[in-house]
Amino acid sequence: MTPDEYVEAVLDLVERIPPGRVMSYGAVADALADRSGRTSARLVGAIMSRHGGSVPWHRVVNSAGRLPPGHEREARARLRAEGTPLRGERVDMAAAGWSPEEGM
DNA sequence: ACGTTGACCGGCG
DNA sequence: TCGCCGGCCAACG
Repeated sequence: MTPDEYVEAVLDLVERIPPGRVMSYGAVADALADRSGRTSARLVGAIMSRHGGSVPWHRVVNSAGRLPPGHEREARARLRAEGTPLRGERVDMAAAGWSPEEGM
């Protein structure tokens, strides 16, 4: 799996996250944990930062449910609009957390 | 080649 | 939960 393909895989998965649900960077990394062993949440964060513009990036938050630095406003507005369970300034991970298995 | 920098994470106090 | 720390790994200067 080349770096480019990995980026594709990340974006594809993010596109499958249903409205109102979210995944953490680490969860995305784990879900894509494959034979090549790449499971870096930090790498997923970097990818979203650079290529997130084309996918529902607001549905990916950190493990504490905190929104991406610098984009809190935009993310909150979108999440609120699609009914994502929120607890103050963050996402209620227990209630909104989603995994690929659920969507099949 | 090398140090620094992140849209990160789990462990510990 | 918060803060600090060490591990993580590609991108950048």
